[in-house]
Amino acid sequence: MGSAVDILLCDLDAFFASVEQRDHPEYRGKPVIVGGDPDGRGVVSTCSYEARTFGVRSAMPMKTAVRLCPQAVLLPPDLRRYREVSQQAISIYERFTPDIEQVSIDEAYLAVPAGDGVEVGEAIRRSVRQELQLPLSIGVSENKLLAKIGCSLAKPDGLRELRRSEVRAVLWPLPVEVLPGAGPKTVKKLSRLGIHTVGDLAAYPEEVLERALGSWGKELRLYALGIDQRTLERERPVKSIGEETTFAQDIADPEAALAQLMLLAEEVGFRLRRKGLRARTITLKYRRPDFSTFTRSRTLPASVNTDMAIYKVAEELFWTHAYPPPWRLLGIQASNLVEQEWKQETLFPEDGFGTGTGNRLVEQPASLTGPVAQGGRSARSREETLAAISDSLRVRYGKGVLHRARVLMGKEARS
DNA sequence: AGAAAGCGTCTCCCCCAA
DNA sequence: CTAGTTGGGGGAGACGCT
Repeated sequence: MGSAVDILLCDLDAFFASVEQRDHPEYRGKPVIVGGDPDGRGVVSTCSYEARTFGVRSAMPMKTAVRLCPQAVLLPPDLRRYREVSQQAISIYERFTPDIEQVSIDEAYLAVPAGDGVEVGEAIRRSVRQELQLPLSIGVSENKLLAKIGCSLAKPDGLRELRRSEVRAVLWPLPVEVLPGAGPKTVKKLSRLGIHTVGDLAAYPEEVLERALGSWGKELRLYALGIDQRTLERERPVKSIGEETTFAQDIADPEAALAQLMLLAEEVGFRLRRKGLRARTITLKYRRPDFSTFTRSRTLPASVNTDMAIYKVAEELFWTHAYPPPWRLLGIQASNLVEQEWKQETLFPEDGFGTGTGNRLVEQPASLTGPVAQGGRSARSREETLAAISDSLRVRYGKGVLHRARVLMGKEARS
């Protein structure tokens, strides 16, 4: 009956805030809040445990957080730095097992021989503490689900084993929202059925559950029983790349909206090209002042990766769907990704960016000498060649350079 | 009551084809 | 011939993370 492996979920505690406290000793012992603009509409990304005692939480408006904890140290996120540290943590995990699935910037599942979980977990925690000076929590179990919940029980800076045998005693008394996937909407639906704890859910008739939640209901009930068949997936190719912006004040001017879409398209296009990817689906996201949020997408017959091609689709979706003004947020997402045929060299020398989190895709740098030099199997459009040239300028001089003129863009929007 | 970012993935539902 | 099944693509929203 015993499973072949133990699963560990390793989660770096209050990750962004912990890195800041480590790198700036003067912040240690103080409430630290990493997040957006406290004078605007920024929210808390993460905060130190000192800040949490004041009631500060992730996703809370920065204004609220500052009111709750005026003495807090406020910091903007330094994602490059965090990615680098995240990679260092992964390198430590790799000394203990090759079976690693990174799921986010601070989280990874590991598989080790059955029975070794606790011992390996403690060793990993010691290494991370000594070498990175960071707190790490670990959950150990037979499957991902219980490892994940075990980890949340272990926090902060702890290790917790949560075996299937303990499901009844430990898991069932907890509220259903401890189950991953049970967010606000699902919790509300369950609550209407009289389901409040995991135990309630486990005892509930499957058919009724399925009617209320669809097949997701069945899956969730299996979770409540501690059953989870998901396996570790070491390769996790990127599935989408997106950018979005919330305006400091809502905007009502369509020209301003289109100007922003151009900027977003440039960012998304740049990131696609840097990874050697093209997208077949472009999604426009917009949010109204009342916070209602919509996405409208279009899938193209052929993949794209230039700023203008992305912009054109976004613009069309904007005119056909985003009205009326004003808008609080605009975003563009590229998905349905395919790898570029030509690849290689020089343009993006191993910059270490862009690999995002949990992304094991090998970088496929673009080049100015690609297909032609290699016999030109796949021709590159002039548009793409231009993109490559401007990307090289951008890599050299930073992302301030080379935005399309807004005046010109406005004209395009009209014609 | 009134505030509410910016990523990304997963799941559901619908439609279509075999 | 019809109805049901399966598997996919596309679209939208739910959810999870810091």
